[in-house]
Amino acid sequence: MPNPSNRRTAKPAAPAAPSPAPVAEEREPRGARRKRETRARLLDAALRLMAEKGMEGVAINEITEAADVGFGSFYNHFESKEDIYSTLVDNVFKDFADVLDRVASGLSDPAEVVSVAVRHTVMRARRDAVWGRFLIREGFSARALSRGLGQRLLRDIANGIAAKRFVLSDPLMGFLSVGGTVLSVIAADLNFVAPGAPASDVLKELGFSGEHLPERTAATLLYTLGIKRAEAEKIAARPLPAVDERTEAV
Amino acid sequence: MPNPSNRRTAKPAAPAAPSPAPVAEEREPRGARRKRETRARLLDAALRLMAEKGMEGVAINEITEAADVGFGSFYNHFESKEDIYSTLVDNVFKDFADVLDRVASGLSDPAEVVSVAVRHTVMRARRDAVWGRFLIREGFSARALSRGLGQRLLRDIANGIAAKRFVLSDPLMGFLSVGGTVLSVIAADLNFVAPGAPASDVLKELGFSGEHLPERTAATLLYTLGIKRAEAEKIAARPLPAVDERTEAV
DNA sequence: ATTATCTATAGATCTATAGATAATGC
DNA sequence: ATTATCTATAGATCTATAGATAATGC
Repeated sequence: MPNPSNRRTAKPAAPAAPSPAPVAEEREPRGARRKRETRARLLDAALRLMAEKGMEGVAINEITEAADVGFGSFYNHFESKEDIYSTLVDNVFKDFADVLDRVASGLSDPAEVVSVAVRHTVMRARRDAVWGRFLIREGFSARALSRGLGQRLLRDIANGIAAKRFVLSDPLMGFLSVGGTVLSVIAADLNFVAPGAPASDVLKELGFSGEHLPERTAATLLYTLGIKRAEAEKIAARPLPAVDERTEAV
Repeated sequence: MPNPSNRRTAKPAAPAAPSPAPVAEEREPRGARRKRETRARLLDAALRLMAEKGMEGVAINEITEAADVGFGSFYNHFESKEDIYSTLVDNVFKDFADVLDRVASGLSDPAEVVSVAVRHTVMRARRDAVWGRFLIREGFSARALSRGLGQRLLRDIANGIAAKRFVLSDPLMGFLSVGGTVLSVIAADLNFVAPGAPASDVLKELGFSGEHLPERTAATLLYTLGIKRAEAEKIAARPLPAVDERTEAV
């Protein structure tokens, strides 16, 4: 009964799905939007649940319930639990690698590129514990090491070596040390340091503080990569380039 | 009907379960031995399965089948899957921490203590991939970080700092870097380097070799702890003290 | 007689599918 | 008419327990 001429007054703008190229003028296939949203809700719920309990520890039923979606709808979007999990792995790491690429795009010093990437990663994990837990869970998988974030890190380190900025006899160890240390810092942060963490005082009673972890991590790793201590700390303390927060979703 | 005077010829001595001190002369409470063996077979099977697929990914049925034990017997030994898993976590890390303590007992240089511990850990993971996978799976848990291996590592690093052997403004970062790097080296070794690993050539085509990883890891980490590069490499190359392999079981 | 094992099974949980319902697009 | 959602359910799988069997110890 309401005004039938007033159908969709204007273009609904960018679909903003994974698709990064929303052809400016045109609107979305109309009803497919609902499908996309349902899918996004499923992915979001799955990330929350699986970051905490692992793929096997979560029932499809739990996911659809958390996403407030009918059970059978799951199979409109994913073939199985493995399928949604592997989609998550791909999306989450790819998205963040893109964020890092964007953040580092204006930087010319390879040491600063690594420093900024490390700091952003640690910061992101603290800001978003679900993301952090997921990163810890998958960070050592062959998939994560060889693609996405791993590949990016390898490239950044190779750049620094080529530019003679990193002085390093063993590039493989540099790569593994940076990757592993970032993960262990995030794990420690989530488990011990962050407010409400289970064992929040084990480390504190040893006089260990969790302040400035992103910068301390960056400084330590730059030193490992062959930069002098004083300079490493200076680089790690530089102001962060402005971030385009656009891509925070799954 | 047999000889009633011969009741328990002597004190039943140590049960010899986890207990490492089997008082030479005396024998075990007799039938309880079977129980202990069944339990050990269950733990062994669970470790193999859960290292690969995680706690949630394994059915109790699979465990008893792999252990060649009747299904119901599981509940004679463990209350639940969580129970056997947490027993595994405790045993595995505690046992290895004890091995490391034994190996390091003759060493006076704190740097060599860390070097030997790191090398043994990486070596053990390669020799026993099941163990390595389990370590990766649990290495970042609050439990592993705060007890067992984590605690040991923390102590070793604190010793080195107290002895002014490690020159290090940020002990927490030293600790996290050593722990995380060891885990990432093991993950890389299992996933890429070890023969038959899935993506065995990703790194090799970059000219990365997996030779001498234990020593390279130790050298890298000693450098991170503030020892000069040349000396770090020398310490990492020292011959390993003889090992008492006695405690290899779960 | 006691103790540890085994087999069998009830009940709960989970996956995958079938078929009904509601909304969209022409 | 088409498409995406929902509800309902069959069949598989899994856990925990009950009760039978076999071995040990007195």
